[in-house]
Amino acid sequence: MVRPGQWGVRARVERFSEPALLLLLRERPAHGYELLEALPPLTGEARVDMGNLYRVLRALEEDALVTSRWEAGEPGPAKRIYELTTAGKGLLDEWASALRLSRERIDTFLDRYEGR
Amino acid sequence: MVRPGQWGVRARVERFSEPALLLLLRERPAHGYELLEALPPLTGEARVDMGNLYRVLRALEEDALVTSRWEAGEPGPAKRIYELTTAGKGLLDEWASALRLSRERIDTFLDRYEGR
DNA sequence: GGCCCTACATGTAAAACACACATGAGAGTG
DNA sequence: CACTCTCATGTGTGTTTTACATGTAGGGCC
Repeated sequence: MVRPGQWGVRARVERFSEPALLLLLRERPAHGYELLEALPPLTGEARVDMGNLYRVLRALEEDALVTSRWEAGEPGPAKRIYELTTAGKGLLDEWASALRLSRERIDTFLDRYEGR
Repeated sequence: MVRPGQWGVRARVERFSEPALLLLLRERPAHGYELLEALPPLTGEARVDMGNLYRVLRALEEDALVTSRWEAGEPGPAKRIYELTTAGKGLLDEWASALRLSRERIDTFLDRYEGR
């Protein structure tokens, strides 16, 4: 976005969908599409890219931060249900403290911006 | 960072150096190297990439958000002094409100994380 | 059969960021 | 005066992250 007369600003935390995902999964196991719909109110983004969402889920699984199992039988296509592991909970905790730090930095910035 | 057994987490706001730059320049005109040293306490990052810093400065100038002039004569190499324009102040204001939103989203996340 | 919704996924381009290196002035040291 | 150090401004290029587009497939509805 650093280029045209397009200096629209969003101020997003990078990879914010990742901790959001982990938090939702800590609350209860879920499948991808379900998470896709549950994410926006948590992230504040209107839409979440589904392609990348599935990629993140599989990357998390590769490192044993979540596990998955297929759930067939239900009406509609088969669903892959994801569940948080203990390691995954640990990562969520890391995110939480990183986000607290991030919030402090934003506060520092805004205080200085407001001239305090 | 989404790949190896490397799930270290930083939770940075994307392009955060940009509003930081604008804020510093609102306080007083400055040259690149000076900004480079003034940024870390504001962003919380240990180091800021100088290459990208200069690129951002010139991109900002292209869109008339800052102006620059060479300052020679002083001891040491010539410096390019950057100054914030009215449009630049406007962009800083946009960043500030975007950052307030971002902080609220983090709060929402943390509240839910802490089970409230 | 044609259309929509759910569900999972890959391909690829663009944006943001990190790392490495080049250039040059002046100042201090042996 | 060659050597190294700091200040200062940049370019080149690879990696990571995000965005946009597309593909496949089951099932319900009319």
